[in-house]
Amino acid sequence: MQDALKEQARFFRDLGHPIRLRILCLLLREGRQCVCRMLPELDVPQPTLSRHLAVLRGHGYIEDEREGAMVFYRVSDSRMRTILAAAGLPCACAGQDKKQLGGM
Amino acid sequence: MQDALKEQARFFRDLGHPIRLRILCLLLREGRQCVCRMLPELDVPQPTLSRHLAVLRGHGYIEDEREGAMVFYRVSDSRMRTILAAAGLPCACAGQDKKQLGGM
DNA sequence: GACAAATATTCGCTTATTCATATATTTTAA
DNA sequence: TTAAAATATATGAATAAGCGAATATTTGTC
Repeated sequence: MQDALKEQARFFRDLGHPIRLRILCLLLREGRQCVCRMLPELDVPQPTLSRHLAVLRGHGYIEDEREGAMVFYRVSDSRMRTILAAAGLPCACAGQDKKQLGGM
Repeated sequence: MQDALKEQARFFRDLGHPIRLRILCLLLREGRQCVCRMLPELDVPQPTLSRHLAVLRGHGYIEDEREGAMVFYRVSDSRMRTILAAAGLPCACAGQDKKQLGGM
C-alpha cells in the first residue's frame, strides 16, 4: 500500500533531472531516435547520456531496439506525454503524430 | 533557457518523496488543512512534516495561512491535481469540490 | 510574565545521486 | 582477426537530500 507511494515518488524523482527531461522530450517529439543522433543534439558526454538512458529504461519509461550497431529508443510509458505537458514542458505538446511512425 | 528545464526538473524532484506526495494528496482531498490535523493522519514526526511542508511552500506549490496558533495549508499550484492524477495517484481524482470550501 | 500548544528551524550524521574518467561490450567492415 | 564505431558499465570522488534530536519561534491563556 505504501509501496505504491514509494514507486510514485521514484517515478517523479526519475523525471527530476534536466538531461532525462530532455531525453524524454526529444523522444516524444521524434517518436524514435538512436543514441548516436541524440548525442549531438543533447550535447552531453556519451557515458552520461547512456547512464540516464539506463535509468529511464530500467524503470520502464523507454524501450530500446537494437538495429545493427545502433540502438533506438522510444517512450513506452503512456503517462509521459500527459505529465510533461501538464507540468508545462513545451516539448510534450508537439510531435504527437510522429509517435506511430517508425513503428512496425 | 536551460534554466526553465532545471526548474522543471526540480519540480519533479520536489514531488519525488512519499511524504510530500501524501501531503499534496491530503490537501487536494481536503482542500485546506492545518498542520495539527495532518500530523496524526500522516503519522510522521512533527519536524519531518514541517520540513517537507517547507520544501513545498518554498517552491510555491502550497500556501500557508496562519489562524491563531494554527497554520493552514492549501495547494496553490494549479498543475498539481492534473499531474498527480496523470501519474496515477488515486487521491488526486477525489475532493475536487472541497477546494473552494473553507475559503475566506 | 510564565507556561503550554502549534509550528518551524538548526545541527550533525547517513544515505542517495551525479559526474568524470577509464574500460568493457557489441557490431560492422576490412 | 584487427580495427573502428556505437553503446554500456564500473569506479571513486563530489554534491545533494534525508533523518533524528534538540532547540527556537509564535500564539493563546492564565
